[in-house]
Amino acid sequence: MGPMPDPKRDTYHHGDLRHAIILSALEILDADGVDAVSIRAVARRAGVSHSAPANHFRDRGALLTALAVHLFHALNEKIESDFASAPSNLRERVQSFTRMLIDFGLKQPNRYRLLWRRDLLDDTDGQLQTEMDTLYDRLADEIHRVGVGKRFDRDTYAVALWSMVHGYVSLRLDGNLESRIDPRSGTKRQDAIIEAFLDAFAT
Amino acid sequence: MGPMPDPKRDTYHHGDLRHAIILSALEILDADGVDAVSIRAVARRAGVSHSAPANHFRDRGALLTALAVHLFHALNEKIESDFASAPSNLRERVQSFTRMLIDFGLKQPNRYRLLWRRDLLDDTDGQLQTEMDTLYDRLADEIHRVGVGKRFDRDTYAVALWSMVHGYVSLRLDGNLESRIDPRSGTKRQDAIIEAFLDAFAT
DNA sequence: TTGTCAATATGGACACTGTCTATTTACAAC
DNA sequence: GTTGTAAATAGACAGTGTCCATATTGACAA
Repeated sequence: MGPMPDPKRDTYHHGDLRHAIILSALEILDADGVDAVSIRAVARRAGVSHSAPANHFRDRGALLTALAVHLFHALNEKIESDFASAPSNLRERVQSFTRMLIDFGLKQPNRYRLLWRRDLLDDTDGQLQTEMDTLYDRLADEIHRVGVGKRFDRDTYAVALWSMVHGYVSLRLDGNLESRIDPRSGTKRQDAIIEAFLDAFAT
Repeated sequence: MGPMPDPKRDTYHHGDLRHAIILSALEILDADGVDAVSIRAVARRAGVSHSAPANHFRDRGALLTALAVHLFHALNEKIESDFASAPSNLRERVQSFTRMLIDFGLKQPNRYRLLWRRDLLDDTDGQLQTEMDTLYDRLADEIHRVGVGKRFDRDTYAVALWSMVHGYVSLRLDGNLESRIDPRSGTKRQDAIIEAFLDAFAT
């Protein structure tokens, strides 16, 4: 009804509000966590009315899902580009992969956490599924290439590694675990558990 | 102001509202997940005014923390009692322990999830810390008794197992993983990853 | 140039929520 | 009995997601 109350904009239509909203949401996510990412807060930061986002996102879930897709995509691209200059050693490739995931989680807690908050995201979103599958397939591929034991199915080893990585990051982010150097090997604990895993499972 | 609007109660004071609130909260948690556990919803179910719980719980975080303590305590007690009739074989003890944790998580998703929602709980609560430590110490104790490799610190193996268990349950609950039988060994996947872990790390 | 229509943006409204406040009730200790 | 305290009450406030009617814009057809 009222004409353009926002000083930062001289046109009624924003132009690329969808993108602007995602960026605003990301800033709020980084700063104050996912709980602070409300539609109204994002709209305020983007300088639009509280109901403008509804034109681009059905509800809060759709907004968070789009944000998650954005983050997954960036992560997958980074992994892909880092692997372009591929490490030679297959074990090092796995270590490199898991280190990327763990570092991402530890350095960007709010981003990492959002990626797995299925309760907040839209399970039926195709893009989200695609990005998640891409990440998982990459992990499974690397662990399979390095070779695993014969007692169990190949997927079992992939699931075991995936579980360990995700569980470790989750426990660290929740404050249930401290950053430590493994006193016997002198390596970081997050590297040690992966190394121990490879020691054990890799052929 | 108004005198006793609740038909289910004939005394102004409830008697043991604190306990009743925790039970109501648990029912709502089981039925609709933690998001549905609002102070007002719990109060409604307990048949008291929306602000009655404030006399027993500072805020929603305190309520959820008390609920988590309740659940942790019950879990720890069950584990302790199950271990009274202790399995003889040390490896079986570990398998028994992790199976209890994993089964608990898979059968009571909302309860399990709450236990690790540090963002919703009060980190500074002493009881909560105690219960969590009890659980972790039990796990670490069992994995240490079974014996682990020598390349890394003992805690590294405990953290690795803990991470794997927690990660597996988390992934399953989030729908990122399906219940499967390991086709090579014929055992459940959740048993297979633990068995593989023990194969590898245990001396 | 004009008209129409869909997309986009606006603000008001509603039912929730957590939390704060003042007030009432009940009980226990003096 | 009086008094004090714990435990309950209703009311209020700001914030939320979401729905709704309305206003604005730009593009495309006539």
